[in-house]
Amino acid sequence: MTEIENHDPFAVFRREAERALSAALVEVGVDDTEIVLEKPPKGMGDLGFPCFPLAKILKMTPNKIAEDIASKITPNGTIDGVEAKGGYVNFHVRFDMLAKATISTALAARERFGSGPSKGVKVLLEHTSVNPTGPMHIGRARNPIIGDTLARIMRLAGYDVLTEFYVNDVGRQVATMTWGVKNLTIGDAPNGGKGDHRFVPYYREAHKKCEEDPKVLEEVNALLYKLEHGDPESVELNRKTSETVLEGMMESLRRINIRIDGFTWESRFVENGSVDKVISKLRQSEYCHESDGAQHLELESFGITGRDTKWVFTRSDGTSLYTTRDLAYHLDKFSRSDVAINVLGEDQKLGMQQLAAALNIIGSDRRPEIVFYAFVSLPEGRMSTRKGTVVTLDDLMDEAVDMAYEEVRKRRSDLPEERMREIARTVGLGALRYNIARIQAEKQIVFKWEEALNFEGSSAPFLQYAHARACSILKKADSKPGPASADACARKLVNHHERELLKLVAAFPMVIGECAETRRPHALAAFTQDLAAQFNQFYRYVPVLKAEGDVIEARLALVEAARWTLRNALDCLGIDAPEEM
RNA sequence: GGGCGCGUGGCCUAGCUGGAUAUGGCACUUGCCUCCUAAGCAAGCGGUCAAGGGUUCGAAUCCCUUCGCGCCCGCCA
Repeated sequence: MTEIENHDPFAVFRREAERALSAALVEVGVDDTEIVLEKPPKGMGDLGFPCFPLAKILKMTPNKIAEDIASKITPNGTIDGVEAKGGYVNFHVRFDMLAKATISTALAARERFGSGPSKGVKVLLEHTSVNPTGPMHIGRARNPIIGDTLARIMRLAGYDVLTEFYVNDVGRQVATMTWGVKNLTIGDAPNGGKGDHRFVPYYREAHKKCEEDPKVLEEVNALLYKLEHGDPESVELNRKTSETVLEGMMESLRRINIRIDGFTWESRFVENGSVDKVISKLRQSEYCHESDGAQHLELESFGITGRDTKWVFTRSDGTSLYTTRDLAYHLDKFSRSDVAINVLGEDQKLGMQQLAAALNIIGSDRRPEIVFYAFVSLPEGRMSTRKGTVVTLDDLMDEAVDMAYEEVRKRRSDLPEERMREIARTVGLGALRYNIARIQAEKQIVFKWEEALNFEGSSAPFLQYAHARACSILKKADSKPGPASADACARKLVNHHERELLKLVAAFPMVIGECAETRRPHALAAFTQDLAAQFNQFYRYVPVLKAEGDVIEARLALVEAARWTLRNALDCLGIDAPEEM
């Protein structure tokens, strides 16, 4: 067995179908068609080959072609049957072989089930990277959830993934906050002493003073200048305030199972001279222009349109701008990775287009891959700090856990208090992550409490419940299933519910691969929902512990395989899989 | 004014490299706990896939136009 087969039981069947098809296609007189296999609607087989594109070439009806092809394929290996239907050639998998391969790999691989072979590709995945000036709100929370989920999926799929947070410690916002911390005296901040909440009043007040008092603005500008020119005292103070806020934000993220591997401080690129290098390269380009001492690139010929096609990269005082430093950062990321992925809000689209043009101009052939997401708004509209309409991630998490606790108490008051709290945390925070992860990134989300805290239907608790039920069966079983049960599965799993469940388990590695390749984590949420639903049907209609003879062994093995699949899928989604709830 | 994205039953959503009866959930109606956890299962209700045109044997999917929503077009980050 090859590495791929070892991890993806369905792939063997797919390859055999492709091989059989290409042989049959040559026989009917087609030899250079790309073979695409689809998933037929249920009940029509396991893989389908559409013959419609061939109709023109062969001057026959798709139906006739499908029949011709089907008649030329003799089922063998993992192919159990081939039939022509509605212009498709449908392949049925040989269930016993699929079952054997699936169960033996799943129960041997366990927490690695679903993994693809190591790709030897270094991925640097930058996500979150918000300004360290205050607590994260739910609009921003979409970024770490998408980023972390994608990172987990890609790791399982076989990539070497490093996640990174780019800390903006030289910008105006942070400088304003630092000025406030240094010069203002303000009473206790809300939310105790948590780092990301602590300096918010200072930032607000300093910001207000900047707008009212030109002298304050001047001081902030002076601080900004000092920061950019590496004044040790200013840099130190700035770093300390940023770190404090950052630590608070990370504390919040850890609650939803998000840990970031590395932090890169923006000031580094100013200090190590790489920004200057970028600037001098840009200045040499034919696209560079100057006005009032500030320099910009004219990017119209790069397809950038709008009111202004200028891209300014130095201020008139010679200091760099965020985007200039971002350019240096990207060169740095490219030097450390094979693939650089950014998770960014859709407001960054133009900026990234400009960045790509600038990379072109300075002669880099690398580009970041970008996953853009639309913002989360409230039913009343956009979240606004000024109007006080923001919902912070901390508030949402607290509320989710509280709501979950009420539900746990309703259902499981038999459990000790501590255990109920633990389940509430798992369920509440899981529900929150799932609710954001399940939606495709480009789609706007209108935040509604009742939806975010829904614990039924398409929600994390639904998935967790299926997992808990599987655990419950296994706990009560006399024997523990292992890879050796694969033979029993091949012989004894005969009914519809068992087979459909097994097929979903078998498809898991393929799904992980697809989600990783397309960089679309939400597709995993949909799959996991299907898997849990299928498990719940199985649970309802197929008794495991009351089965007889070696049927019990087969079913236990299937439950164990489904349990690992659920667990691993939930793990990719960053959701804890409780053993009871 | 220009660019990018989104628009799928009352609400949320999958499908979007064209293909077989458009996926699930919420809500609503109705059944199912002497049987491994009812955060579950089953049945029902509900769709001109924003509108119009085009390409095609075939369009939710591709192209054009229009409408609606979001985001952007700073010597901010």
